[in-house]
Amino acid sequence: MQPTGHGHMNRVVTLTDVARLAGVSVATASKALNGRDQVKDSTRARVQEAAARLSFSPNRLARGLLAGRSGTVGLLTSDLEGRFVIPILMGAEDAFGAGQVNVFLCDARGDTIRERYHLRALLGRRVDGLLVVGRQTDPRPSLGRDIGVPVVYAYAPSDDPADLSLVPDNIGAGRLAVEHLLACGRRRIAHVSGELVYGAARDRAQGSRERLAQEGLELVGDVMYGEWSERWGRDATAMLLAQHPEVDAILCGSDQIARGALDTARDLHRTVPDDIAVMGFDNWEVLTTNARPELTSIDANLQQLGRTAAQRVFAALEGMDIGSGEQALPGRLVIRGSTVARQ
Amino acid sequence: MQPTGHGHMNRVVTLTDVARLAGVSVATASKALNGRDQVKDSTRARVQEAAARLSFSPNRLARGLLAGRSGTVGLLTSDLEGRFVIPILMGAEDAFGAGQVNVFLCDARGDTIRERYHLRALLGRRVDGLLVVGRQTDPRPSLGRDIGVPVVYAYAPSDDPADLSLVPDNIGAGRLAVEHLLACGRRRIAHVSGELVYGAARDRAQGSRERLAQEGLELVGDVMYGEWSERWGRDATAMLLAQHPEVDAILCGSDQIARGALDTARDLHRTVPDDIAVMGFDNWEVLTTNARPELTSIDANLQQLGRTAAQRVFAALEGMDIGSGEQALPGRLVIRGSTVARQ
DNA sequence: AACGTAACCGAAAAGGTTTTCTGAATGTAG
DNA sequence: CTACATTCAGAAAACCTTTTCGGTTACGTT
Repeated sequence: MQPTGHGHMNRVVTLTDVARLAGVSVATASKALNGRDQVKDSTRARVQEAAARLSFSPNRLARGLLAGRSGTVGLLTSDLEGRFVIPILMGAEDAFGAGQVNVFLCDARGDTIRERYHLRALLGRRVDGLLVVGRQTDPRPSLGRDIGVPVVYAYAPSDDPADLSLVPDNIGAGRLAVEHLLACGRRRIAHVSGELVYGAARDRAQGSRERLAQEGLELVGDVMYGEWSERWGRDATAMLLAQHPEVDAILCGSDQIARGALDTARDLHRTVPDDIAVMGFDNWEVLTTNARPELTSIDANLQQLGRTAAQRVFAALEGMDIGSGEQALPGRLVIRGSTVARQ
Repeated sequence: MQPTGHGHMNRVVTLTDVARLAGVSVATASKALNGRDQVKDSTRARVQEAAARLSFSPNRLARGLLAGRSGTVGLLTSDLEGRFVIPILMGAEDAFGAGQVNVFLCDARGDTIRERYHLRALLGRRVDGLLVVGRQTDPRPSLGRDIGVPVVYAYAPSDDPADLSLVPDNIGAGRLAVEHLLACGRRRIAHVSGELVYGAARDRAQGSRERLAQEGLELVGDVMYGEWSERWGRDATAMLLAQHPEVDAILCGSDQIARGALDTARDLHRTVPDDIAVMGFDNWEVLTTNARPELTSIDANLQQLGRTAAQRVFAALEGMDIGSGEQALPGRLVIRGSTVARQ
């Protein structure tokens, strides 16, 4: 036989080919391969061998057409660049892939027009469900109620309470962070955060204040809202320490801000964690594990969130009622050297 | 009409419905919607209106079954976590989405078994092409020659020269980096890089040496191979400056290493860039733009690489010959304050 | 020998769309 | 008024698989 190069051209093998080789009808071949009974064992073996020899793999388009479900889901994201979308996507792909479901990836890049375009395309492909992943925890417009397939929103909740949205529990994360700082014996805690327009920033601040209030405490100074950047972390910390030199812990709205805080603390010869404890949110490994000292942070469990969202889509496919509204998933404290001295 | 809740149940509208509403046959309806002639203008208008009213969207499974091509491609990645895969994926999704092609995303998570499993699934879905994105620039095992659809490898090349692989030009990147440092008047350049087992590390070192040799120069000391981490950047730089205090530039194998180098330089009161220039590779914005000073780096143009890879798959679909072997795509110098003093 | 029953296989329909081919109707020219 | 060309619509086949249902065979029972 001639080598066919990359051989894109050789017709793909179909069930008819297998049946012919095995000397049975397509119906029997189908039943044999799909484990139906009504097939003699010897016949089944012959068909299976034929299928293996031709390396037959059934055409899922035809199967989907017949079954009325394609075995695919659409993953509609507003921003692949976003640092938070990727772990969610990983979790979702993982959960779906474990079944027989494959994932269509669509990136709308924050553009509503493109989002609608992709939505049409996905529905044309007869996806069985949709997972919509946003880049902020602030609500986003619903895709609508008459999509025809179950939709689950992750990270960015839908603004329609009839939709199901899975979001990280930022209020709980704020509480968790303060809980830890309190456990470390800190009482004079300041909070440097990111942009005020982000719900994540406001929620984390709220959670922090709530937990402090439980102890009859308050934050030192106002929450300092700024940017989600190291630069802001450095500048804000410098201002903070000038104005309130007595603070013994800086809770930062993100790991980036915390990195900046660590840098300024070092510049001002304030030792971490003995003198001041510093912690962040997001547990972005590349930032936390390379900081000096390594950075304590709250992990939002985004991969788990993606997995859960996928499972909800699954459940809806099975006809179960998956509920609606916003469901907040808890974060997880990751303790490192910036709050607790190395043993 | 009753509100149907999320209404997953209402049967999707088919061409038959449109045809019935327009009072024509499905054949005519199809021709009308697809811009075929042999349809009177008035009839076409009637069909189009009917389709719009029912918000009909043609079943791409049926279409694909008939056409023998599904209008989908598989994107098989070995590692979604990887920092390099995401931009490539974005570029590819962008290029494909611009056409009528949708992308199946599969993450093998570095597992060969899982990769084969996903490959089977994708072929069962009758993808028209495959894009394989690896996490290192080192060669990986080919999927084989008899896949039946065109395959393009991105970032991690296939070990079979008959396959087409698109990789970043790391040797060229090394040259480019040294070129820039030379242009800044530096002559005593040291190179701190990542793990020796990475081809990327070796290639960048090779390119650097080649460009230096062109000027009759050599690197100061041996290339220091270690980890791809800030920590290693700090430690290596400390060693380097102790042993070779005369160096006037440190070329770092990654932005992370460069960040570490900057930290150590600051600790030792060596000013950047006046005293020592520092630069990295990868142009990871979160690291480069928040460094003190901001970090000069070589951007590998990964998004462009993804787009190009997608276009190659497209071209192969059109029947064009896309060639084979490794094709290296050039990087791009991004100058910031760590090599050139602010004006 | 006649019948019933179980085991097994295959024909056919279904799913939704596109394309080809045939047929009908209209218009035009002789 | 007939012959012919042209325009448009529809019937049917095709794509590939699964499932239903009817049919055949073999076997055991009376």
